[in-house]
Amino acid sequence: MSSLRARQRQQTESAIRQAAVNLASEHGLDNVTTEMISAAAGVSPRTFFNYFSYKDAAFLPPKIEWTDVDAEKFIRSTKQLHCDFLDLLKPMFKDIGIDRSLVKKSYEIAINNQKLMSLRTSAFHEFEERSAKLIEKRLAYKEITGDAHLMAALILAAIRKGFEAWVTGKETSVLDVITAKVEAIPTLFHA
Amino acid sequence: MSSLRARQRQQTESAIRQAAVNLASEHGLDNVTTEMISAAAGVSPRTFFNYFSYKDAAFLPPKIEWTDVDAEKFIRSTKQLHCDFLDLLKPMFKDIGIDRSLVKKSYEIAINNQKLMSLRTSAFHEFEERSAKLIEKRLAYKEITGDAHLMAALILAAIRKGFEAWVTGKETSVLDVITAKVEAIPTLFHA
DNA sequence: TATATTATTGCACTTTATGCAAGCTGTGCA
DNA sequence: TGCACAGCTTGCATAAAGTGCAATAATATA
Repeated sequence: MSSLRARQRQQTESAIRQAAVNLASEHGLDNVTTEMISAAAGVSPRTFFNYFSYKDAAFLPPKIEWTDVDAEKFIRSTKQLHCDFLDLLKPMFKDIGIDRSLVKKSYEIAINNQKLMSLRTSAFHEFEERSAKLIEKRLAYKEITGDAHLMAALILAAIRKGFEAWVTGKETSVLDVITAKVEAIPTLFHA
Repeated sequence: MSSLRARQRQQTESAIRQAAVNLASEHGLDNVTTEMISAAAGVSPRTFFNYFSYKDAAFLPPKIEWTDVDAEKFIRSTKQLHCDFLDLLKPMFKDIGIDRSLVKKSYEIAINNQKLMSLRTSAFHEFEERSAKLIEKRLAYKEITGDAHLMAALILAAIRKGFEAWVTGKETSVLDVITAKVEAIPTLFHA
């Protein structure tokens, strides 16, 4: 039940994002000003900062979250930890597929910009912390002891690498590439 | 054989760093301007930007590097990969010990600032990429196939977690904490 | 329709960041 | 020693980023 107001807000935000990414993709991030972006999105320069607290924020992928229901399912599920975690992610990565060209463009922009790339990395990092807390809950529920934070760090590192491989490669399914990386973790340090 | 000029440069850089971290530690990052930092460090505002290309850079730990000699040693060494990698890091982490209070302060500042934390994370990320290349060389030298980038991502993730644990905890030796985390990797996903 | 809430905008102002030219200071060499 | 060069610092001008405030417009609620 999204109100008109909520829909308009989302639309404005999305318009700014698209304008930002498309302009930067064409002219380079440093040659694009917030004024240009605002103009292209059809809003005032002031409004830009009502939506994004700093310029670079308009170039980052929107925050993704799992639902409470899926989180509960993850906590109770009995497959291997990393397999269950992948199941949890599935619905999220479906959304990425929708605007895939924008995702790739925004990644390309970040590659050429140290600061922007660091913000992306940090978004992953924040996601990692949320994941760690969720894994902690799962371990507590199952009454298992383990380093939840380290597990989250490793799984998310593999996911990040998977995403990078997908975005720079030709594979069509993000989830397939990510799954392969995550499932490789247990095998890597045996030999 | 560092020239007077080089020493002066290093001293100025260090003075700016210290001024920046101490001011931000006291007043909060957002209430400190580049002008205040420059004044406290005894240089002109313009000079600040001769040393750091953007404000936040003054709050990041200086870049660390391994020597070519140590890199070669790592490539040829025959212990387990992550053990040899830890040996490679040893000399670098000795330097951190010197100015430990500054390291902690700068971490505290970053905790309260999303953007700054992301820049730190990204420094790790860049280090990860350099590490991946080095691991690639090692694998090539030993004629082993393996996902060097994923290995680097995992080891660096463990190192990052170790550093965080050290900085927020009471343990005295960074390297000990880090070593424990890295050595835990192979054991984590067996069960 | 009347009233409350939220979004957009313009304006003034601070801070960050860059380019350039002038002047100063170590460095290397005759 | 003293001269010439390279590199460092600085001030000034200027662009762009980002904030606070108050007026206005659009939506929600009664």
